[in-house]
Amino acid sequence: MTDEDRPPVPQRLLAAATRLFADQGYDRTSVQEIVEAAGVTKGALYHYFGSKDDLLHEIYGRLLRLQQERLDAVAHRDAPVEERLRDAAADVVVTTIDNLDDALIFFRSMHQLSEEKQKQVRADRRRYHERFRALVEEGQRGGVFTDGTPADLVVDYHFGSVHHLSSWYRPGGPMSAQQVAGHLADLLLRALRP
Amino acid sequence: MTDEDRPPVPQRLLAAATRLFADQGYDRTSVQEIVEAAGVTKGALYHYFGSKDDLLHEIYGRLLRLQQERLDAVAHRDAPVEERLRDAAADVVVTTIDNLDDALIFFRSMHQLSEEKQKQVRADRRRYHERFRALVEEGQRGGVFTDGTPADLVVDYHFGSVHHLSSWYRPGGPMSAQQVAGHLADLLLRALRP
Amino acid sequence: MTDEDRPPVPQRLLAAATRLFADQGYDRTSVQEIVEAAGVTKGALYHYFGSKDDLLHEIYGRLLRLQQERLDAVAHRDAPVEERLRDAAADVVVTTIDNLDDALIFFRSMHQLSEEKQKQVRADRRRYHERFRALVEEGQRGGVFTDGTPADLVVDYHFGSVHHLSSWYRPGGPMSAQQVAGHLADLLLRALRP
Amino acid sequence: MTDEDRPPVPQRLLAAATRLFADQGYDRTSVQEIVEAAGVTKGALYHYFGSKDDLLHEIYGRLLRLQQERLDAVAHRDAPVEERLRDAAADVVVTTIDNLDDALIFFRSMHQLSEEKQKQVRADRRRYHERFRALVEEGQRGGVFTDGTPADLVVDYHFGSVHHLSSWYRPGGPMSAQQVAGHLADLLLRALRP
DNA sequence: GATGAATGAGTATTCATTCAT
DNA sequence: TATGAATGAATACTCATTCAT
Repeated sequence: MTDEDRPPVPQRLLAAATRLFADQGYDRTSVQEIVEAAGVTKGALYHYFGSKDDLLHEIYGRLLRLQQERLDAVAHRDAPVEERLRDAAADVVVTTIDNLDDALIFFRSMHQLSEEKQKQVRADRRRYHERFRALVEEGQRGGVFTDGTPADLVVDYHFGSVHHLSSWYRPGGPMSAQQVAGHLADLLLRALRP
Repeated sequence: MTDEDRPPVPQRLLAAATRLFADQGYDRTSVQEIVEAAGVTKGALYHYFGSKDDLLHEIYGRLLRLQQERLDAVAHRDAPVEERLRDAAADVVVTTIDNLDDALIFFRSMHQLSEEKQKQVRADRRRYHERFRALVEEGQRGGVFTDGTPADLVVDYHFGSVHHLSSWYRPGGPMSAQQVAGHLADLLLRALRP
Repeated sequence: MTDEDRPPVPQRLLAAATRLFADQGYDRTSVQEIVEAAGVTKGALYHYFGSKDDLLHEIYGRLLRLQQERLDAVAHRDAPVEERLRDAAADVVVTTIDNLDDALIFFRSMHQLSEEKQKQVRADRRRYHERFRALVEEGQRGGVFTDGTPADLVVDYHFGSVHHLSSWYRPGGPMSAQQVAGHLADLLLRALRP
Repeated sequence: MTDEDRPPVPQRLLAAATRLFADQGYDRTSVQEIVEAAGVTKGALYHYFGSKDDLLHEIYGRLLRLQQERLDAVAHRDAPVEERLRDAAADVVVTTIDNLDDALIFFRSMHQLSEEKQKQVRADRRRYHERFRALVEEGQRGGVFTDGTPADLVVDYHFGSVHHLSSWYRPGGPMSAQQVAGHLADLLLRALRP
């Protein structure tokens, strides 16, 4: 009846879990709350997901896949390295703001994931970091970026500010995602001027 | 007997809680684990601290007081604003690395604090942020820093990287705290060059 | 196997709680004791009842509903008011003795109920009191009862002795419930003679 | 300094305990609350009283001694038995209202006393009951009271209403203690008219 | 007389997960 | 596919009492 116009059960569960994890934290959200918010029963959740942990992992996967795809697309473009790094730096800000709940959960609840899944997430994250670092190194080798700071540290500097977004950025505030992204990309590129 | 050479009970409890909260997270650390690690009983803990929450709050207070003091000292010095901002930016990195457990707990478990205590911590944090921002604005007004980026965003950019330290910095790694601090301060000041 | 001839879990829990609350008092009965006596686990109890408090509330509700029904039935009968009051007065004695554990719990543990639930119980109790008082007043207006004593006080006088039953009446003693009821109703009606 | 005009420590403790036991119940009042209300430390309490139980016992003793003395005085007077019973019945109402906290604690917390002390209190109570019953029996033998109701039951009838006072009587309400006492004694004596 | 730190056993409640239906 | 009753282990916190000082 009313089922027809609602998203399928797994999506409803993920959406409910995302909202609740972002609001209350992973450990403080009970499976009971999730199924109530999604309008299903516990049995249904365990039919689609092996554990509460799986829900968290799936939220991570969603964000990681999205960001990796977008970074790959930018990095492979045929354009000067300054432009590619600038676009990559700005793009990660925009997608983080566009998925602020996912990002908040990511930085806050990563360590609550099972050891095994954490290892996998860290591997994905490292791959992302390295792709980004390659851009910095490319510019440093070409002399368009200073090599006064190790590329690793440059990447961590920028990602730090991206993580931090979920602590202070609020949609509806004075700056749009694009404006923030522009400013943060400016700061990065200015910091890299030789 | 053995009591004489051990720190007093409240200190032992705080030290044990700090280590455990940093390792496992606040919610995943039980009061039982804390008192066992400190070698006391639950009753003793509740004799000195009103709740598990109080322990967390005390850890926060310790770090906040330390950082505020150091920033105030630097900001009031009689030196060019570039030098004061550089020293402040580097100093917060060093003290964060020197108290990496406290910092990790801070950024990871802040939202697990009771609403009331969270409010207080946020107020302290804001005071710190504003003091730092004042330095940036002073330089912008004097023309030594670019005003292409709002000062608030500059501060969040830098603090983002400071928060992020607890995610990647490991003592005993290739860079000393001072080296990291130098690099991060360089990045900030370069990003602010007009 | 053995499940078939045992009452369902919620009933078993209520029966066990009633016995234990009557024997030891509400505060001195642990949830652990209740579930052990009922032969279930704590989880099962909290599946059916929201709290220990809920068990107590349910015991109250059971007695209140029973007594209100019986009083209503008697009060609506078509008979002289002396006869209706006499029957009501005797009936409350008999049902109190028939449910002596419930009554004991009622008078001893009412104040241990949560404030909110206490309010509801008191409202129910007041309704019962007022129905009873209406009978007294009816007789006073008709001149068959003295109006030397305020009707409210008369009702409290009688209910006092009903409450008190759980302090001294023991089944198997020299008087049956009916005998006690007869005597107490006699005392009330004699006290009301003009 | 301020000690001189305050009652001695044991009295302060008893007064604080009485108020708290009446308000919250015995089990729900902690020793900590009592000593705080009395403005002393735990050590002081345990210096004067062997246990929390002792405090309760002492409150009982105080009320029992008072009521027994007053009943003895009335019973030994040289007056018709109707007058002596009437005065006794009214007097126990007045002293109960005058010590409503003690009475409330008595009827509500008796069963929380240790088994041993409970036995002693019950013995005192029985002595009181018997003295009162003797008056009823004296009147029944002399033909001034009906013997339609066993004297024991008559006594329990009246004491029931006395216990019940703490459930509904509030000082400052529409009736004074003496008015209530008069009405309740009237009811008793009318119920005993042959 | 009085302190207050410390004990240790106890409390109600929560929760992720399982499984017969 | 989905239900919901049931588990069992864990959780933060309380409290009467003791005892060295």
